[in-house]
Amino acid sequence: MRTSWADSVANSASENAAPAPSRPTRSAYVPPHLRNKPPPSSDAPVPVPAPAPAPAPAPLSGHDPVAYNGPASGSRWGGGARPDFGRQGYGSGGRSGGGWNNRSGGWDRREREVNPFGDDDAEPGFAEQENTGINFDAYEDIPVETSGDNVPPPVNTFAEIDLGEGLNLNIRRCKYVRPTPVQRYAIPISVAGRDLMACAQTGSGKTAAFCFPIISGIMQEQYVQRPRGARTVYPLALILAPTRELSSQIHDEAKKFSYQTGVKVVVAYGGAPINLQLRELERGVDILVATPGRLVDLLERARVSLQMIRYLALDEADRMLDMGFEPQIRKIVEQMDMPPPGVRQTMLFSATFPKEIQRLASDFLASYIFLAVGRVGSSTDLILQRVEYVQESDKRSHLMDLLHAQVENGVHGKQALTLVFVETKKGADALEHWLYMNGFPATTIHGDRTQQERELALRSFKSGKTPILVATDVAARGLDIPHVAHVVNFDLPNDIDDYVHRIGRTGRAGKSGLATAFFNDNNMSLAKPLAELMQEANQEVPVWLTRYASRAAYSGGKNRRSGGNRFGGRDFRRDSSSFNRGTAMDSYSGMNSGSGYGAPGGYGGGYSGGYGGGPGVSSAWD
DNA sequence: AAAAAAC
Repeated sequence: MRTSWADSVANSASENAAPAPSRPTRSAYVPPHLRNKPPPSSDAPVPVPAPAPAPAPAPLSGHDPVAYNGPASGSRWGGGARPDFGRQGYGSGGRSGGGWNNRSGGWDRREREVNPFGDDDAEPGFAEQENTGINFDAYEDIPVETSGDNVPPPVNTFAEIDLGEGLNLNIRRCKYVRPTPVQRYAIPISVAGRDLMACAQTGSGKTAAFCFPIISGIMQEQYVQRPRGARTVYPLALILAPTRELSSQIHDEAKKFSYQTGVKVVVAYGGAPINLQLRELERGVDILVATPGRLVDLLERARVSLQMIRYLALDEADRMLDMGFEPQIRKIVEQMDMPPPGVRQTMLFSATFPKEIQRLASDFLASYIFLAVGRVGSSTDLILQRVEYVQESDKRSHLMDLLHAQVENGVHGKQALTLVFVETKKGADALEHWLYMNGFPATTIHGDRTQQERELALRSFKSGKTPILVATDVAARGLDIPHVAHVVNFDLPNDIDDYVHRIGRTGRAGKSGLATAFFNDNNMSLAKPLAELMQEANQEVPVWLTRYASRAAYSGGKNRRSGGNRFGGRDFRRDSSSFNRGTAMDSYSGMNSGSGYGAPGGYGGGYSGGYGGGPGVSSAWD
C-alpha cells in the first residue's frame, strides 16, 4: 500500500516546499492556493482575508455571520490539532480525535434543515443498503486517461480520503458504497487542490465528483471571515450550469450531500421570482448554484460578490463555453471580482469536450489535470441505438408506430417513458399538440414555456402522468430522469456531441435504454460522425448510413467526434507540436492510462464487456 | 438556423 497522496502533500507542505514541476515526484507538488507567495500583482484587490488559507489557525471566534454560526468554542478541527496549511493537511486519515468535528459539535444555532433523505435522521443501516445494483466488477473495464503534471493517484473507497464526518454520513445515506470511476479519480485531484478538466460519460456520477471536494473543503474553512456588505453575500463556491432545470437538480443533490454539515447551498436561476432567491441568499450561502443570466443580474445588483470564491465548477462545461454562453461566462469569471486561476480552484466537467472548447477553457485553469473516464460498459453499451431513414412528412406516423410499440412494452400497467427531441420550440408545441389530439399523453418542455410550465412538464413526465415528453435541447444535457426507456431523435441535432448528450438521457444508472433516430437528407452532415459513433459503440450501422457516411465530404473540424474514441474528449495539449498525434499514448510522458481498479497499464481488449444491467441504483449516480 | 440564458 502506498502512502496516501494527502500524506505526501502534507509532508511537502509542512516543509514549505516550493512547487517543483520539473521533478515529477508527487510529494513535490503544493496546491496553488497553498503556496506561500505574494499575489502576482500588488495592486490586485486582496479580499479580506486573502483566499489562501490563513497561515495559522485563525482566531476561532466563529463569527462568520453569513453561514456558519458554528460552535462558539472552537473550530471543527478541534482546536490546535489542525495542521496549519489548510484543508489538504489532514493526510493522516485523521478520523482520530482532533480531525473532524462530530455531529454534536455545534448545531445549536443552525436552522433546522429539511431532511432530504426522508429517514428522519435514523442512522443508516449500512450493510443491507449497499448499492447492489452496481456491477463494480465492470469497472475493471473502464478506460481512464489522465494527463498533466503530478496526477494524484485514484482512490478505491470514499474512506481513503477523509471528506469529513458529516459528508461521509450523507454519502452513506445516499447509499453510495464505492466511488464511481470519475469519482475515484476526480475527488483526489480536487482535494489536492488541483484544477481539473474532466470528461466523463453521461450517468457516471459527475455531480458528486465535484460536490464532495467542495463541500469537504468548505467544511474546513469555517474560520474564513467574509466581508459583510450591506446586502451583498459572498459565496465560497460557484457551480454554473446551462439550464435552469439542471441547476435545480444540482442544487437538490448538493443539498443532500451537505445536509447537517453547516454548508449552505442556494440556487439562483431566471424565470423564477428573484425576491425569493434574494431572501435565500441573505440567509447565508456557501455554495451558489446558478445559471449565467440570473447570476449576472445578481452581480450587477451587487447582491452577490465573487470575491471569496475558492471553488468554481462548470457543469456541461463545453456548452457553457460555446458561442452562446462564452461571453457571459467570461464576464462572470474574468470581469467581475472572482479570484484568478491558481487562487481559486476550477473544475470543468462534461461528457464531451471538443478541442476548440478545451483551448478556450484553458484560460480559466491553472496547471490543470485532464481526466477522461469511460463509463460502466460504455456510454453506449447500455443504449441500443437505431437509425431509421424517415422523410420529414413521414415522421409523425412513424413516431406513432414507435409509441404504440412502446405501450406494449410498458411495465406494471404504466407506459415506459419516452423522450422525443425536436429541433425547434414551435416544432415541440406542434408535435405535442398533434400527439395530444391523437390520444397520446404528452407534454412539452422548451424555452418559450414559462418556468412554471417547464417544471410542471418535467414533474408530470417523471411521475408517468404524461409518459411522453417532447423537448428541445433544453432537456438534452445532464437531466437525470429515471426510467426513460426510449429517446427518439425526431429531429437529429447538427452536432454529434448533442446527439451523445441526448441519448444519454436513457440507459442510466445501469438500466438499458433504446435510442431511435429519424434520419433524412437534412441530416447528411451527421452521417459520417453518427456512423463512426455507432460503430465505436458496437451498434449495428445500417448499410445506407455507411454509404452516406463514405460519400460525405470530409468534415475535418466541425463534426469530428471530439474524442474519436471511447472518450468524449482527449486532452488537446497532447496535440501540440511536441506530441505526435496518434494512438501511441504511452509515448506521452505526462499521460497515464489504466483500467478501473487495476494497476496502470492499458486496458488490453477487455473493454467490450457489457454491464449486464443490474437493478436500479440511486438516481444520484449522475 | 436553433437552442439556452435576466428583467
